[in-house]
Parts: sequence; C-alpha cells; structure tokens
Amino acid sequence: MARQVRALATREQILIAAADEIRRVGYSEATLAAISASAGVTTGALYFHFDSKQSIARALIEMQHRIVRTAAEEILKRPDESPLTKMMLMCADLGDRLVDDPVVRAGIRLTTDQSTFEKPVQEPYRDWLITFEDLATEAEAQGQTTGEIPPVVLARFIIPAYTGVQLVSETFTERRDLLERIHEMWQILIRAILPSDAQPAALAEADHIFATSRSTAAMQGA
Amino acid sequence: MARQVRALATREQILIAAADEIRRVGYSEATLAAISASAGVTTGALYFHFDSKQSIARALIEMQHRIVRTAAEEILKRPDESPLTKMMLMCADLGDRLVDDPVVRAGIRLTTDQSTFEKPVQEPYRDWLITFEDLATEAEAQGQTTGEIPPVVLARFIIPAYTGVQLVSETFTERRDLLERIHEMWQILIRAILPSDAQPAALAEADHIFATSRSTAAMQGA
Amino acid sequence: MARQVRALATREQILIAAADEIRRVGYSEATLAAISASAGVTTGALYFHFDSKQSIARALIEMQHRIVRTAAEEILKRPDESPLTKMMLMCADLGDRLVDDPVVRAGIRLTTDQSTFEKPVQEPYRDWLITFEDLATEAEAQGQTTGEIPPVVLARFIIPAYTGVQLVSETFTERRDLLERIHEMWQILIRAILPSDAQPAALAEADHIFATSRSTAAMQGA
Amino acid sequence: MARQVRALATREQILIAAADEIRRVGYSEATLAAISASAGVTTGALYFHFDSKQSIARALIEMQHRIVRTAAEEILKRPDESPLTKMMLMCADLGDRLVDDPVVRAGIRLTTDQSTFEKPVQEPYRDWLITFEDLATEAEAQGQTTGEIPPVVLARFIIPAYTGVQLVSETFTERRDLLERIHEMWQILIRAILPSDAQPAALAEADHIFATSRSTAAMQGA
DNA sequence: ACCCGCGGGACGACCCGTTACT
DNA sequence: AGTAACGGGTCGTCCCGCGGGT
Repeated sequence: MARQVRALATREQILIAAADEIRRVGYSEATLAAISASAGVTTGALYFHFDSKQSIARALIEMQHRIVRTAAEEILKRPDESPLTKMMLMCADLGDRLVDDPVVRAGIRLTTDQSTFEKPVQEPYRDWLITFEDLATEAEAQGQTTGEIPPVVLARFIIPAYTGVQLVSETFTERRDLLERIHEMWQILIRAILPSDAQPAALAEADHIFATSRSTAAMQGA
Repeated sequence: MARQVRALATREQILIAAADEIRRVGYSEATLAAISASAGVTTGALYFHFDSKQSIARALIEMQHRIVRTAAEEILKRPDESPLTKMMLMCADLGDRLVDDPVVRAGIRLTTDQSTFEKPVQEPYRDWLITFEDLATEAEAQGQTTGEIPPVVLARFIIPAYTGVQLVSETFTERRDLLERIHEMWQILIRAILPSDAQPAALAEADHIFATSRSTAAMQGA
Repeated sequence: MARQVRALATREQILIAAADEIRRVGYSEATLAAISASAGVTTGALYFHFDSKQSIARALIEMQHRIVRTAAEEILKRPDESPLTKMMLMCADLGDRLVDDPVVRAGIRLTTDQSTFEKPVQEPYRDWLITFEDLATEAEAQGQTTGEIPPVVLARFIIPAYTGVQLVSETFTERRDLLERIHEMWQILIRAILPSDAQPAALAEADHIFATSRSTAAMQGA
Repeated sequence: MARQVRALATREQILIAAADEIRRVGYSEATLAAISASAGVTTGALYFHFDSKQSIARALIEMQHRIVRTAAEEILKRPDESPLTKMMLMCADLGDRLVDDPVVRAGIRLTTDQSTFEKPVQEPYRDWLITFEDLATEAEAQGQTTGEIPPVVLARFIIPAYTGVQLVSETFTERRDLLERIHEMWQILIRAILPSDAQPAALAEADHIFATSRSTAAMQGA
C-alpha cells in the first residue's frame, strides 16, 4: 500500500519531467538521462516504471487525452448551451490548457510532431472529429446553421484548422496569442455556417467566451 | 567547368536523397549515413558539399521555398484572375506539390516539425502571410468581399488552417485526400467572406480549380 | 557497498589502461576505443565513469600528482636528512617512478606534451618549485650552501632542468639511463651550490642515493 | 624559371602557415585544411609540394635545424671568443629565435612533443650534444674549466637542461622570461665548472651576453 | 514490490588525411 | 595546381538491461 503510493508518486514525477523535456525539445531530442535527472530518479527507476522511451510517450499522450476529453465531456453535459457554443467552449478550454498545462503541451507536441512513432497518432484526432461532427449535426437539426456545409465537412475542417492555428501560434509567439487566433477563427467560421440574422448573437457569444477564458483573462490583468 | 556541372549534380543528388529520407522519417531520425548511401556517395562527398546536417536542412528549406514561391509569383502575375482566384490557385498549386514533389514535402516537414532547429522557422510563413494579406486587401478594394473580415485576420487564419489541413491529411491518408480537403476549406471560406450573391460563381470557380489540379485529375484517371 | 567496490575497480582498470595507452602514444593519438578495449570494458562503461577523454587525462594527472606528492611528503618528514639530501632523494624517487609506474609516466607525458589541453598544466610544476625553493632556503639558512645562488633561482632551474633530463632520456633510451643522468645533474649542482670543502661528502651522498635507487639497483642486478 | 620561383614561393607559404599552426596547436591537432586555408592555397597545391602531413613536419624540422645550425657555425667561427663564451652565445641565439622565429618555434615543438613521429627525433639533439662536448673539451684543454666534470657529462646535462628550461618557460610565460632563465642557468653552470678565480669574469661575460640579446634588449626598450 | 548502480553495445555526426581526374 | 570525392575512424552519448539491495 504505502509502497504503491510511493511508486505512483515516482511514476508521476517521471511523467512530469518527461512532459517538460518533450515540450521543450521534442521526442527525439529528449533524452532519458535528462528526464531522469530532472525527475530526481535514476534510469534504473525509470525503467522499472516504463518499458521504453516510447512507452513514456504513449503514457503522456494518453494522460493528455484523458485530461482534455474529461473537460470536453463536462462541456458536452451542459444543458443550457447550444451545440455551437459547446464547440467554442471546447476550443477555448483546450486553448487554455495548451498554454498552461505541461502535460497537454507535451501530448500535443507528441501528436503533432511526426517523428515520434512509426505510425502517426490518429486516435485523438478521431475523437475530436466525431465529437465535432455530432455537435454540427445537432446544430443543423436545431436549425442553428444554414445547412449548406455538411456536418462532416465542417468537423473535417475545424479540427485540422485548429491544429494549424495552434502550431503557427507556437511558432510565432509560443502560443501567447493563441486565444486571440482561435477567437478570430470562430469569427470566420460563424460567418460561414450561420444565417446572417443569427450571426450577431453568435459573434457576441464568441466575444464573451474568449474574453473570459483563462489565458485571455490573465493578459487583461497584466 | 565540366567539373562544376558534375559537382552540382552530386550536390543535387545529395539533396534529393536527403529530401526523401527526411520526408520519410523526419530530421532527427534521418542519418547522414542513410542519406549518403541513398545518394550513392560517401559521407566525405557529403561533407564536401555541406558543412553539417543542419546546413542540408537549411538548403532543403530554401530550395522548397524557392520552388513554391516561384510558382506563386507566376500565379500573381496572371492578369485575368481575381485575387480570390489567385489565392485558390496558390493553395491548389502548393497542394499538388505537397503530394508530388519530394523536395517540397521534405521542406514542409522541416518547417512543420519543431525539432529541426533551435529557433522555429518563420520565414516561409511570413511570406505567405504577406502575400495572402495583400490579395485579401486587393479583393476588398475591388468590392469582392463583404469587408467584414479584415484582410490581416483572414490571412492570419488561412495560412495556419492550410498548414493544419495538410498536416492532418498526411496523418490520415498520407495526403491522398489533400486536394479534396483544401477544396472543402475554400467552400467554407467563400461563404465566410463573400456576399451571398457572389458565392455561387466563386464556388463554381473553386470546383473548377480543384477538379483540374494535377492530383485530383490523376485520381479521376485512376 | 559491494557495488562501489566493483565500480571503483572498473574505474581503476580504465585509468590503468588509459595510462598505458597515453604513455605509449600520447594524448591525442590515444583512442577511447583502444583504452576501453585494453581495460576490458565497453565505451559505455567508460562513459559512465568519465565525462570525456579530457576528464580521463585530468584524473590521470591528478592521480600521478597525488602519488609523487605523497612520496615527497614522506621524504620531507625525515628528521635526519639535510635539505640537500631531501632534494636528491625526491629526484631519485621520482626518477624511479618515471621508470616503473605507468600512471606517473602517463601523467608526466600529459604534463609535458603541450597538446593535451588548451591551457598548459602549471599546478604540478608550481608545487615542485615551492618545495624546492623551501628546501633551498632551509639549506642556505643552515649554512649548507654558499649562498651565492638565491633559493628561488636554484629551484627555478632545477625543476625545468629535471624536466628536460627526463624528456631527453626518454628520447634516447626510453629512460633506461634516467637515474644516471639525474646523478650527473647533481654532481654538477653540488659543485655549483656547495662550498668546496662540503662537496666531497655531498658527492658521496649522491653516489649512495643514486646507487641504491630501485632502477639503478635493478640494472646492477641484471 | 618564373615557374620555379612561383612554386618555391608557394612552398614557402605553406611551410610558414604550417609552422604557425603547429606552433599554436601542435602536430596532431594541426589540420591540413587549416594550414592550406591559412596559406591561401588548396589542398591540391599542398599535396603537389609535399607527400604527406609528416613530410611537412620533416621539412619544418629540417628548416629549423638549418637555421639554428647556420647561426651556430657562425658563432663557432669567431676567433676571439673562448669556448665557454661560444656556448653561452649559442644558448642566447637559440633563445632569441625561440621567441621570435616561427619556424624555429614550430620545429622545437615538433622535436619536443613526443606525439609527432613513431620514433622520437634524435638528430638535432645529437648535433648539439657533439657541439657542446667539443667546446667543453676545448675549454678543458685550455685550462678554462676545473676539469672535475668530464666534457661529455657536461654536454649531456646542458642540452637536456636547456630543453627543459625552454619548455617550462613556454608553460608559464609563453617564453617571455626565457632569456632570463637561460641567464640564470649559466650563472649556476659557471659556478659548477669554472675555478673560483675565473668565475667573476665569466659571470660578467654572461651578464653582457644576455643583456644584449635581442629579446632582452626588446624588453628593456619596452 | 520497488529501486538503483553499473555496465553494454550500437551508431551518430563530424572530419581528417589522401587521392583520381582535369 | 585545383576540384571533387573517398573511406576510415574519433569522440560522444543514447537507450537499454543485468544483478543485487532494501
């Protein structure tokens, strides 16, 4: 018992250290020596908890996915929000974590960088694609959208577009402008998928969501 | 003289081999041994033409950028096309090269993967951002767009979105569906930025452009 | 515990092997491959114990210095010997080790060859200079010397001269004649610094010291 | 003719560049690339003039030896100087060149560093040993010395001692104090080999020689 | 059960001295 | 004389287990 508690703590430390290292330099440049040193354990301990370097990466991706999916489920459960609002909330929530949460940052880098695994990671993308397609379908069923863009097409664009926005934001500002860029993305998407008369309300809603997201709020405060 | 010809050929061979290797496994997993073997030269020859592994990557990025920018300039010069059409033509052209041209594929991977250099590569992004902002400004000046989305915002979304679309297409289908996905992107963008009455013609134009792009044409034939 | 014993043994083996290799071919021609092979370990083990090739060299110099300084301290403590005798004893002792002890031989080569480090090694020289200046001062205070040569000048000559004698002996006979040459050096020095009437006894003392030093004794036996 | 002039000039440039490089970093750390770059020629030109890296070193040692031996012959020819004075003049002359002349500096380093060739270089030492033994014999024949130290013993000490003095001077002051140290060496040697009554004149002679040597003169001027 | 000290191989990038062919 | 290329080999170091302790 007490043993297990200690073991889990060590495991966690290793993952945190690995997350930090991978976020900084990427998977292939991250070394187990640096990770174990930063975690304050020996490589022996590291190999007791993980089979290989790849298994650490896998654990990290899984952990990140669990974090963001849990948040997504929360949002999905809210009864009062429209499907469109839920999409924007998810984008804002993930955006916040992409700025703040080391594990999420590392997980995204592992997913985005193509050098990590032989086969590219598809799972996380697939989950998001399904979630967004479902929400888009729901929105169309409720008459919220114009119906000109099929839900699957919409999802199939938003997810990659979001991926790209986050990546380029990292490239230019280390994600400091990420929430603004996501906001702008939605200002464009709203005009593409909502009927003219519904756009003003949705744009106001977007303003509200991205103005009150954690990162943006922090910048206002500064 | 004749010497130089042969030397340039060798240099080219090395770059092609490096492009192929980097496209496949990424920068940090690509080894100089594999590159020189695939190029049919020794590492000594490689070292004669390039100072380091990084300098090969830099040469590759530069080469790719020259290729796609040359094509872009061609498109910019066409007198009969509207700014919007030019944007779509550029997207289609780059899409084709992202499917066919080994150097362009490698260059994009080097630009997208963050592990390649200490500092992320910003130059190519910047060039595209400027080009697209100019075209968007021109379109607005000609009354082609609604004017609701500022040109800079539009450019600042299209470039990252395109980046993401290409990246996710690679992840799922090794870019076999890339042109379709870009086509869909424009079907959404057109609805976001053009007035309703101008949309049908633009959508038809998009259909035409992406139907006749090389990659799509090849698939039709197959 | 038992662990550490084994580790230290390995470390020692590596140092011995390195000493032998460096003594033979010098620092820059000595390869880590040859050293680890000769030590019966892999380069991995070597890398575990030392940070770099240079750190092996540093460890070797330090080890050698500790060996010869320990011996020197022993000699300094002898109550019955005159300062002059102590100097000769030290020269003989170091001479013996320069013939027999692999670590001392390697250390001296590392110190003498200028190619080893960016900055030349000064520490060992400095220690000897101080020791000999002190002894010379003592000898003068006891009225043993003529006082015509200041102690600092004497030390500043003996140490370099000894260095050169050892180096040239290595060049011509691989140090087989080293003790004889040091003996001759003292036959000259005695005449330079002692008053005429004290010279015969000192020369006899020198004869005794260098006749009974290990190397000379060995040659007699052979 | 003109061809040969040009060729010899190139050869000279290469040797000068090699001398400078070797003086700085030693033989094994000196690279042909650096040498040819510094000489302003290609490696092709370098290999036209020399068979190998070692042959450059050999040419350098030979050149240095020719320089210092020519100077020595000049000194030997002087009719008015005593053998002892000639020895001191030679030491001063070589000392000056060890400070000023790049080729001599490189040559000495090649001779002193043991890593240069398989077999250590003995020729230059041998020449000096013979020269000094001859002068010592002459001095003894003229009754200048006490005769207590056999000429061969004296030469066999002076040459190595000089070697060591120069080496340690390089280590501590980059030879800035070399002439002073050689002067001190002779102040000791004079007391070891001359009868008491002859010492004052010889010491005055030494003062004169080392006070007017180029390097010392330069320091006075500064 | 949990952890670690120590060591094993395998390459990786770099680069160096040297040579064919003009 | 010079351009272009060749191999070989160096140091570094990375990812990973074996065997023992606690």
